[in-house]
This record gives sequence, C-alpha cells and structure tokens, in this order.
Amino acid sequence: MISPILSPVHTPSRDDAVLHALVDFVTGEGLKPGDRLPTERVLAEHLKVSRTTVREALTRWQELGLVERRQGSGTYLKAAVTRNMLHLPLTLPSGNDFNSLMHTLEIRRGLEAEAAVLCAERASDEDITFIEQKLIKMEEAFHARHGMSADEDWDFHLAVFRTSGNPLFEQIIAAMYEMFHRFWEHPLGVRDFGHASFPYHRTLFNAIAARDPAGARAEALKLIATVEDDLKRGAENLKKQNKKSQA
Amino acid sequence: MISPILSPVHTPSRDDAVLHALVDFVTGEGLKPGDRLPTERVLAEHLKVSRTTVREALTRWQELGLVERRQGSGTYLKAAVTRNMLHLPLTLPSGNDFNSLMHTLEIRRGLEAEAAVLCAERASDEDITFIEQKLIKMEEAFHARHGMSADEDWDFHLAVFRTSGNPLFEQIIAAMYEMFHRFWEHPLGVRDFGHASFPYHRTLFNAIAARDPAGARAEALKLIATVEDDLKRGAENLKKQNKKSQA
DNA sequence: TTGGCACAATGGTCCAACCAATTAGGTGAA
DNA sequence: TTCACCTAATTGGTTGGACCATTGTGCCAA
Repeated sequence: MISPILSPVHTPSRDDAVLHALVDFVTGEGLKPGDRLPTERVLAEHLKVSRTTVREALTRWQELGLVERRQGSGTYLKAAVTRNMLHLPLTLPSGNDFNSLMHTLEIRRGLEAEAAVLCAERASDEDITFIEQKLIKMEEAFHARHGMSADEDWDFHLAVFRTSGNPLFEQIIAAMYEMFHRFWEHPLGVRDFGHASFPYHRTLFNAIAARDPAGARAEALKLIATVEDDLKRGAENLKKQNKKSQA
Repeated sequence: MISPILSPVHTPSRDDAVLHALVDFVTGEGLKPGDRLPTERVLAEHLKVSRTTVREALTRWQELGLVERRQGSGTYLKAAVTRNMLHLPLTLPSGNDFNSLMHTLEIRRGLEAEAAVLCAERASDEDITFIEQKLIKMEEAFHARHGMSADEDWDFHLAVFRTSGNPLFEQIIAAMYEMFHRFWEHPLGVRDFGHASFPYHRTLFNAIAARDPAGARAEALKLIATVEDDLKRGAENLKKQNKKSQA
C-alpha cells in the first residue's frame, strides 16, 4: 500500500479554470437566477481563452442545470451559484416496465414519509397557511376537472417538501416523479388513476397542521400506498389485454 | 389548456442527436464500462458532424460521469449506458456546513429504513448468507484496525441495498454517502466517529435474517441515529474551537 | 532485461468563418 | 397613433482546419 500522501497531481484543465472564474464573476456581480450572463465572445475575450473553451465550460454548467442557453438570445442563470457548490450527477437506468415504476414508488415511499415528518416538525404558521392554500387549490381543481389535478397535486407536495427545509427531497423526488410520469401519460387503462389518493392529501395536511410527525408519516404512507395500488391494477389490466390480444 | 398533441416542437439539437446515436452504438456494440469508445475524429466522420459537435456531446456525458476522457489515450465508458436513462444532476449549494451534511443524513434515514424493510421481505437464503459474510468481514476489520472499517462497512450496506431488489437505493444512497464523506475525511475532532454505529450492523442483520421488516426498519433507524449524533457532536466541537480561537 | 528515444495516435485548445434563432429598431400602411 | 412587417444586429450553434500536450508503442542500445 503506497502512502496516501501521494495524491494525484492537480492538473487544472482549462475549462475548469474558466468555470472557477465564472463562479467568481457570478458571485461578485451578485447575479441571480434568471439573469443573463455575458456573451460567449465577451467571456472568451476577458478570460483570454478561445470561445471553444468557454463553450465547453458552459456546456458542463448547462448539463448540471445551472445555466440555460437560448440561441439568438443569450445564456441565462438557472440556479444559484456559489463556491463550494457540490455537483452530483446521478444517472439512473430506467424502463417503462412495471418493476421500474414500482422502484420509483419505493423511493418515494421512503422519502415522502420522511419529508412529511420533517415538515410537521419544522413548519411555521406561515408555512401551514401556504400549504393549505395549495391544498385548497388542488381540491378545487380536482372537483372542477373531475379528478384531473396533476399540476396542483404536485404543487401541494412541492410545498410540503420545501417546508421540510431539505432541498434534496425536492430534487430527488422530482426526478422520481418525472420518471414515473414519463411512462404514465396514459394510465394503463385505469381511468380513475389517482382518485384514491385524493382524501389523504387533506389528512396529511391535518397531521402537519397539528404538528404531528408520526401522523404525517402515516398519512404520507397511505397516500403512496394508493398510488401503488393503482399501479398494480394497471399492471393487471395490461396482463389481461396481452392475453386477449394473444387469444 | 392547449391540447397536448402539439407540444413537442421537437428541436433536436445536433449534439442531442449525436448522443442518441452514441447510445445506439454503445448498446448495439455491447460496450461495457471500461471499454474504449471510437476516437472523436472517427465518430465525427461516421456521424457526419464536426468534431466540435462530437466533443460537445462527449463533454455532456463526461459531466454525467458516463464517460472518462484521457488525453493521448482515448475516451472510456465509465458506466452502463441504456436508452431511457434518467439524468439527475443534484446540486447542493454550500457543501460542507453542518446543515448540508445533516440533509444527506435525512435522505439516508428515509431510504436506508425502506431498503432494510424490502431487504428483509425479499432476501433469499443465499442473500442472507452473503450479507452475513460482509458483516463478518466488517466486524473483523473493525477489531483489527481499531474501528477503521469504512470500506467493509460500506460493503455491508451495499449488500443490503442490492438485496432490496431496487437499484435506485444503491445509486441514490451512494451519492449521499459520497457527499457526506467528501467533507468528512477528518471527522471534525470526533476521534471515535462511527464507533457507535458498530453494534447496530449485527442487530440489523439479525432482523433481516429473521425476515422481520419492522425490526429491520427500527435497527436501520438506530444506526443512522448514531451517525447523526456523531455529526452533532462534531458540530459542537467545531463551535468550541471557533470560540477558543476567537478568544 | 532495462532504460531511453522517436513517433504515431488521441484528446485539448485555438482560430476564423458561417449558420440559425432571436431581438431590437425602423418603416410604412391602416 | 398604432400595428404589422421587414431588416439588421446580436447571440448561441456548427464547421473545418490547424496546432499543442499527453499517452502509448515499438525500436534500439546499453
């Protein structure tokens, strides 16, 4: 075993340096999400590097979701940038089969329960009010559109996650949510998909408003359980259809 | 609400197309992690695009950790590539403060408990034997090196995650684990960091071996709780040190 | 066998030009 | 005045070609 003192030689690649300089610029200039960055040509000139190198660096930021580039318009900041920021790209194999969808729900089961607990522990009165607003909007949309309230539903959950005080919940669950719905635009023949989860939104809110962590966990678990049931029913429907078409 | 029929706008940027073609190539060729990709010049020629575009696409894959580029050597696959992959760039602002580390533990708390449950439900006899082997190795390493058993410790947990049957657990928790340890190389003055968690590895195993999901959840939670305690103690130590150096 | 050297292959950087989308400004008709 | 349309400048996207820096390989001599 070689002494761990011999660490890899620090080889600062060019675009890495550009990224560091860019962090300094953004923080120094106090740029916030939505603001426009200097053009690639300007950056290249000021940093004394070629536009190619600047582009390579910006491509990396774009992939991390820190920045958005619009041809003809400019490059815009998409998230807060700080020194010591930690990027952790995670690539998940996924499929549209039953198992993969179930996997995303298993993750959500663990995380949503935990987020509900933290939310119930930490919510301020203003947070409670805000979450209730989202809940009411979701309930209205549910009744008005006969059960189609995906956006408002998500807004409600988002409010819970944000109140948990841990930004990782939102990021990870959002990814699971996207993975789930990417292959779920047409609910596998389950017409009333999501209906069963409806009442648990309010019970979850009640537990949070009562600052009851254990209750919040229980309600969150019930909510996810209904989605799991819907998924299983959808899988059953698919099986039947396949048998039919084979026969 | 506009009909979702006319949504896509499908603006396939050039490097996106390159990436898709590359996925097909990698899967079609059956390339595995460690294998070498064709050179940028070859790819550019075959795909009928400029080398710059190929490079831009590969930069994105590099940022996602799918690929590693070595100057003078070539470009190598770093992870399995499949169609329908989901890329989840986690960005955690301001990385090494107490709150951020605590956030990673909150995620682990939710996921490790859930993984333990699923593991206890689904483990085959062979799985149990395998996990026990990892446990024994970890215990031996712990006694031999007076508490330094980070690698073997992780191997044990990994075995549990894999037995859960859901690959997402391993990947997400691994990301949290790395996030945590990147800023925890020097345990903030807590010399016996991790010691407290030691006994719960065996109790966790016992619950899994007994096919006791509820017990497995409880032991997993206890284990994480000890790590949280260590972290809090470390934070306290830091505070004291700061006060001292100020005085 | 060992060590050093030259050379080819490969990723990294640079440049200059052009393409494509967007934006801002101006022009003219209603 | 107001609005639609055209035009030109701006900006990111792409291309081809050149050169640099690093790595791997094979040959040769000690």
